[in-house]
Amino acid sequence: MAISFAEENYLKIIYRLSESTSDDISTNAIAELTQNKAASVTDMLRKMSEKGWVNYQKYQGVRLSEAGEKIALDIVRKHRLWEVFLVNKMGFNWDEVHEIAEQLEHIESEVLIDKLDAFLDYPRTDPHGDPIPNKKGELPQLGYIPLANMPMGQAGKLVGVAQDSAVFLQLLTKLNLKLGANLEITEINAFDLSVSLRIDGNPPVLISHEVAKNVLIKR
Amino acid sequence: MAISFAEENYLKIIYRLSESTSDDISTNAIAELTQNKAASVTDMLRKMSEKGWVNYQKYQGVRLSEAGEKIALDIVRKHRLWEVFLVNKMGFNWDEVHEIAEQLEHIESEVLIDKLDAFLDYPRTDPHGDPIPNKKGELPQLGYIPLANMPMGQAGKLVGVAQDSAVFLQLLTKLNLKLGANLEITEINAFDLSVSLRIDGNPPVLISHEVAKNVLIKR
DNA sequence: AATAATTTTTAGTCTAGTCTAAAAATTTTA
DNA sequence: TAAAATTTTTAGACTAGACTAAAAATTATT
Repeated sequence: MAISFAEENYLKIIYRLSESTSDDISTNAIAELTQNKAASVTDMLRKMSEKGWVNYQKYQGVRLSEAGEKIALDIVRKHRLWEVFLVNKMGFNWDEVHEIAEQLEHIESEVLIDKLDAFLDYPRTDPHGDPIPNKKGELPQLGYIPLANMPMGQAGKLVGVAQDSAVFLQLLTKLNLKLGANLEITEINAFDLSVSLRIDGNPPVLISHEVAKNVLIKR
Repeated sequence: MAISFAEENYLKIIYRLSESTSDDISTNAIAELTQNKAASVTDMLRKMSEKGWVNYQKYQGVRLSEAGEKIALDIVRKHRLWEVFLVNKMGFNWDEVHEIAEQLEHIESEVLIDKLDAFLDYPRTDPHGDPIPNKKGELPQLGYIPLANMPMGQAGKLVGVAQDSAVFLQLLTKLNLKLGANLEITEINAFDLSVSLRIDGNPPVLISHEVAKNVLIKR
């Protein structure tokens, strides 16, 4: 069964939303990310449910079926590999590649992606530190994730940093963020993605998304 | 004015057809290449004419406007650059890349194409010997074209080859195809694209498309 | 030049994917 | 727990881009 551009986008977005919650995904959340109206989303969910890609109950939200997750992981794999290509080979900065990768992720050719993977030397993460699924849809066990990718309410230990510029490390020191510190996210602000963080049980402090992306956590 | 995937395809195909004739392009010719019905083509030509991309007169065929040609050349540029990428960097054979390039040519990012051009070291031709337009839409003056790209009925002089394998050059010798020979195409067979060729005024001989692609001609 | 064959266009229909407005269900608040 | 607010769905409409069938124009053939 052929899949359309639009359907691929929906699956990818449901996957992204599922990464940071175990709840069912709401129509409105999908509408916001796809830039469509809720009514359009409802319609699409009904259709995708018939195709067996999602499990959808009216008014109760949606989650990916096994088949849907397989497709979503394939799109995520393509997206992230293309991002590596754009940054490592084409000289883009990591913050310039998202929109282009959004287009490239829909290119259909398994053998191209295999060759690209080899050409890039089988990267395990994209330029933002996100893991790249293998062609079976398995995520590499990195043993850590960027703090910015940790779902709200969860806790973990600081095990590394993704940057070692002096200014960044000085800031960590100032914030009392050191290796081994116990971190718990208490709030994520939708506006700028800044994060309220409880460090070793102390009252929460606010850190920017920029910092959160470069702090690596083991759950 | 945003351009759709479908519109880009029509423009590209009209451009391709225009390369080998100075006549107006017929509805049926376009229908065949786009794999659409003639009625659909008529409809699209009317719309694209309104947008100023083609000059179209009912029943009289169509040709690209200056604006339309600009867009077409940009798509051709992208298509051919991606083909070079696929062959030179990804290790595809030159006969495996067309469908993938058909998809990649619609990726929208001027800066990506500039970077790709540089990454590939500013190639002047694609893996089939076709010239790659520069970003202004100018075609490089190569002084030659592959025999396979020469329109029927036209004549030219053999000025080079695009391959130097021993078996290929031996075949040329056997066919009496030498540098400076005067060549005239008398027939192109739609089935396998093989070419009937008059060499220095002698009775025509048949050569394969494979050979014709590797023989370079100056008109 | 009249007729036949071919090509092209018109007219009307269909689907995917979107929308708005209104109705229904769920969740929050008093 | 009833009313209010919010979320979600339904119903109906729209557009792009395709289609089929029939009509009209052009081209080829006697």
